[in-house]
Amino acid sequence: MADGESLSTDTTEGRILAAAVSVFGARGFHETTVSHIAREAGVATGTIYNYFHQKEDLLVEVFRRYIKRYHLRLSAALKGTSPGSESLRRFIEVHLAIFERDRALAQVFHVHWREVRPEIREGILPSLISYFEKVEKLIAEGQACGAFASTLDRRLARELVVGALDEVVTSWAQSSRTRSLATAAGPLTDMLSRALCA
Amino acid sequence: MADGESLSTDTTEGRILAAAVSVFGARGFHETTVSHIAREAGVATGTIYNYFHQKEDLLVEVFRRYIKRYHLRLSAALKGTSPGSESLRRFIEVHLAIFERDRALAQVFHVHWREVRPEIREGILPSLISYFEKVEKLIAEGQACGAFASTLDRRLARELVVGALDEVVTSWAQSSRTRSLATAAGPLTDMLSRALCA
Amino acid sequence: MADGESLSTDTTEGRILAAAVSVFGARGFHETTVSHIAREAGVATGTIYNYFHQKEDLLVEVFRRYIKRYHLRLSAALKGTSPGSESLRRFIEVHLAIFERDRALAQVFHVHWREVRPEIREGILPSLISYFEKVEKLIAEGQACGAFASTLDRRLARELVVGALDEVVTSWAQSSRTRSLATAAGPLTDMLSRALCA
Amino acid sequence: MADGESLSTDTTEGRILAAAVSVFGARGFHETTVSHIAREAGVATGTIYNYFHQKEDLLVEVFRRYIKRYHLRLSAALKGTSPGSESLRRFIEVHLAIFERDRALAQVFHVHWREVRPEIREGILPSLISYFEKVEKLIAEGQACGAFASTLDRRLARELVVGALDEVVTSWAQSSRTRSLATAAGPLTDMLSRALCA
DNA sequence: GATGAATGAGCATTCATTCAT
DNA sequence: GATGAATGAATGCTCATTCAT
Repeated sequence: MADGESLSTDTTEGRILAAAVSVFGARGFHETTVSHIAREAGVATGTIYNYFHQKEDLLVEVFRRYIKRYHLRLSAALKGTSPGSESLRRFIEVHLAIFERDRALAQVFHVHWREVRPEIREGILPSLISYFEKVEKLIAEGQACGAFASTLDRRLARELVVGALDEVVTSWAQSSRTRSLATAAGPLTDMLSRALCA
Repeated sequence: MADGESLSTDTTEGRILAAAVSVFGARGFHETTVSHIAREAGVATGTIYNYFHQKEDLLVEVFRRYIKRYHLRLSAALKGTSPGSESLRRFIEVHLAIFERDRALAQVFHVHWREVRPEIREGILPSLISYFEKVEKLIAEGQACGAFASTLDRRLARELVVGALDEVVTSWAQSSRTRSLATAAGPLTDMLSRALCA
Repeated sequence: MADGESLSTDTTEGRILAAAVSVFGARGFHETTVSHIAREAGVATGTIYNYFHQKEDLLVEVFRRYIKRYHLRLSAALKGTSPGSESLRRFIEVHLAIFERDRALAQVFHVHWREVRPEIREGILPSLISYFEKVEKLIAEGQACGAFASTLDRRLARELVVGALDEVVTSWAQSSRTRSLATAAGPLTDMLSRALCA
Repeated sequence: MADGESLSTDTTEGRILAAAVSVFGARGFHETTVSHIAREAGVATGTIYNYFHQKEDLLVEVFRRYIKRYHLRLSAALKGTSPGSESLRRFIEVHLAIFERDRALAQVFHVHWREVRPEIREGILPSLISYFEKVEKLIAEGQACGAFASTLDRRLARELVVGALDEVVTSWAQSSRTRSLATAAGPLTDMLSRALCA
């Protein structure tokens, strides 16, 4: 990525965002102070405000940028897979792989974003919706090729898939991580496939 | 119930807890002040501290008491149902019915309890675990009678069911509720049944 | 005064307002911190916020209450004086006497209120206008009885009187006060009388 | 003027000072940030510190330079006028004309300079005193030629004149300026002349 | 038990000032 | 000289908690 919104830690802004993920993930939004993030990023407190208007914007921006990367990775991974169970499997594998690699990010995405006030959550909504739409599209494509039941309520089916992933990742992230997330991909895919199949 | 932990609003304590559910549900844990709850309960701020040591205990206690009632209702509803899909259906119906009747409670149970600090979450854990165990027991019984696949990882299967319910209820609670939760029970049961079946 | 807005220092609110006058007067609005006022009032910082929404409200409220007392004193003093120079003399004497007795108050009224932001100044405006109207009324009555020139622009005449008092008091308050304010009353009245006379 | 202290906007320093007048005048000293001035002057924030040691020095320097120009203009205008009312009239006309032409400057001179801390005000004092002395000299000359009452307390008389001008200009500057300042010159002179005359 | 005024630690945020480039 | 990113001290304000009545 060569755009100005890269996630690199070469820039001060990038370092701040990386620190935000790390600290928000470890302590939660409300238990994190701006100074915590500054210290983690190796900058002064005031520096944060040269880049972000308020504390809550840090979370919104983290969400926005990382979800963009999430979509890029997913799109790449899904390229060429056949609709239905194969795509679903790939999707679940990649989702779990991404968050297994970054537990703090997992916490931010699955848990801590819920802590911010509704007004601010507005800023997160578009990212969230794009995620939901990706899942619904995957389901719709499965239906179109006859792999998934055409009678499924797509919204509900999406809630099933999203909810299951959410719980699996959250549960893993808050545990002592002795088990691996990746190993859950197979069984989870099997269950969800059956749930969605005709 | 004749025990000292009833949920009645006849007692000051009961009124405080009911107010806590209502306000936590509407505003979230961190956006709620103890004074908010006191006002809603019709008592002075200080009175709350005659019953609860700290703000977080309110949430813990809400969780504890309502989950107890939740178990009572579930046990009653599941009595006499045959293991497997029928029990699952009944379980989902009751779960959705309970939270459809009390949206604030739904928010507290599915969203806002995650806001409290880990130390405090300890107090919630037993209730949460009892809920998880109920679901796992339901799955185990289904397996025992051959209704559900015996190869299922019970923990993962539980995460699937719990996650799905979570997402469905959360999604409903945060929307404008034009749709009814109860109508989701059928389709959701169908999907989860298929997911779990042999 | 038996109203709930007395200036007594028996109440916490009264003590805070008295402290506000004292500290604002001595240091100016921007050089005063809320903690300064709290310390002077002998209360905790947070206590101030049980009575006033924001720092600026302290200044507004000081202005409002003391101007009320100012009007009461003036009205009493002007009762029975004949319009024109006699009223003017009395007015000037009382004005100077009031502020000579309380130098901090003098600074707040003549100088420091100008420091607050325009939005907040709105709250002061009614008090200020009531003061201006009192002066204009005094001039109008003098004109009515032929003591003051009927050709005077009342607004300009008011600005003359108000500006002169302002400068005299400000100058005194910021000096080392070796001279007395009261002694200025006579000569100042003489000049202003001539200025206004037919 | 060929000296290094010109008010021209050809130099960076001149542009900064012009910007300072403009922004201080519009927003007041405390509501103005150094960055505001930098933006208005079209320079970087740091550049300001190549010319001025601290923010407050900007105000002091503005005062110093503009008062110098004020004196030059006044001296020119008063040249050849006869002492007493004629000089007074000329003085008032020029004063009002200068500030009517530059409302921001009016605000700085009549209002906002009071906002700076006493230590810093020291730097303004000499300029202020030179202004006071000009007024007192005008009064003294009027007395010397018998135009003004020799019994006048010159300090008090100066406070009268200065205070009146202050109030008139301030009032105009903070209003919506529908009226013209210049038209006040005549009536104001008349009143002040009477006030000072024998 | 009930009250609510008082407390003060804690935190987000601002902004004058510095300094490496 | 010019730049503007970085700094961090300073402060208004919140709110969980206490306690005298």
